[in-house]
Amino acid sequence: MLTHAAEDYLKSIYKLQEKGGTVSTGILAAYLNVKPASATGMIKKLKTMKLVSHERYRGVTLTDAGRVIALEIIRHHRLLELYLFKALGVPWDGVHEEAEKLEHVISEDMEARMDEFLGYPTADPHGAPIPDKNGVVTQTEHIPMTDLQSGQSCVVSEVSDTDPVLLRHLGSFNLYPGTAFQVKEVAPFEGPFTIDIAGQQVVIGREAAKHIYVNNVQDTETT
Amino acid sequence: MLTHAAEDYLKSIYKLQEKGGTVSTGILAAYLNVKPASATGMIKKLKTMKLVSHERYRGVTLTDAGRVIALEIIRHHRLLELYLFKALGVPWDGVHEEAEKLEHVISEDMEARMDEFLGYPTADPHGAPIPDKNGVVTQTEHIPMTDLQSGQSCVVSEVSDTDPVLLRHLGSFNLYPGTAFQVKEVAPFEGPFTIDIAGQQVVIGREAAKHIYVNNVQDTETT
DNA sequence: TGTATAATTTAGGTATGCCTAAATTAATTT
DNA sequence: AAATTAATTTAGGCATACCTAAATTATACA
Repeated sequence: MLTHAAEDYLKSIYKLQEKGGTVSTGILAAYLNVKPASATGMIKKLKTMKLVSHERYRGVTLTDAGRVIALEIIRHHRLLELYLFKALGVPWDGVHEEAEKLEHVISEDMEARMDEFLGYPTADPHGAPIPDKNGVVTQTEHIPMTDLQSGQSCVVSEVSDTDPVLLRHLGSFNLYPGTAFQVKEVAPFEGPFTIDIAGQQVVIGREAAKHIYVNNVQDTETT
Repeated sequence: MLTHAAEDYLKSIYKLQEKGGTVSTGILAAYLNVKPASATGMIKKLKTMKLVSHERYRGVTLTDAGRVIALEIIRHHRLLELYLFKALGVPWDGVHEEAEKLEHVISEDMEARMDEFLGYPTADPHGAPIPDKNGVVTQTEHIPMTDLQSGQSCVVSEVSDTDPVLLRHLGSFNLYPGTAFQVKEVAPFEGPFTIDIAGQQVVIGREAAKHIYVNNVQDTETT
């Protein structure tokens, strides 16, 4: 069995790989709130376990074995988030922190039981895909909200799960995955978005918009 | 925050204190599957935190602060056992192991939500009392099954939760807390018990009987 | 009461996973 | 291409929590 720390490293490498390019020691360390030297140490250990590939000064990549474990942990995390949300009524801004601790600790049996209870779901409360038990991820197509133009309408597909303050803020506007809205105005010079959600006019700042993803984008007339 | 290991020590000291007499380093170590020297080390640490009292070669006792933490962990454990049993259908011989890991990790919020979901229960699936959120334990009166005489009938009140094999065995006879049975025969020389559960004749060995507690004992006629 | 036995504690070692500071390697600038 | 700057790695330390082996203290018996 792996340590919790090792699992966190694998999970983080996976997520950083998803976002783009190479995962450097520094980026990984920053992501994990750890010093680069510490990341180097763990990378070495993971390399001897053949869970990552690593060439000095070149960055890390998950091996197939490493990716399997990363996806297993991510599956735990997202199933737990959805379970806590649906079964215990934990608010969506609280599920991440709780799942972060539980993900390392639950058995395969408990994973299977939550999965069944939830009806084999494919997305967590923030819209992130839940890998299936074979590690297959089905990510729905989506674009960052910051790519939207005035007059376009769309449906929220995903919101990043880490910041409770942001999540409470978005929740207060009903901005959950599945919610439709129309862009009324995009203020110039990287300014905020004014959007229409079910008739309500809401202003969403740039920083918040960067954490929101949408799909079903359609060009509509602004009235 | 305490480490998981420290919490386990406090919990174990509490349980051993309950069972009777002084908790020696050796007994504590054996209970935790750890060498006496390791127990000495942890006891020292807990002493500096004022969670236990300890005089060299004299054994340990929980302080008030230590008992509060021990009961908090025991509450987590037993609430989790019952929650896993009722909400996720984990069999009663599996809940202990799972709860053992989760008890150190859940938040007070999750504790409260499970408590509410379960309707503020007072006993776990093995009949052990769940301390309330103020640390008040209401233990029902009960006696070990080994004290029963032929002809007596009673109701199972508690079964120790640690051994899955025993629990599956007892479960196969429906020997859960709340189940009534009558002692048909107690074989001489510390022999097994023959009991009647809902018309079924079942033989329970001494070793198993030591792990079973009963109440509502009544002298009845053997037919 | 002295000595053997048993329990406990001390001393020193291992592994994990973090840290800081120094050394090394790579990349960028002129 | 040399020198500065930035990233990474090595080296050495700290805390937790376990271990074994040796020393100590208490208890029991003869």
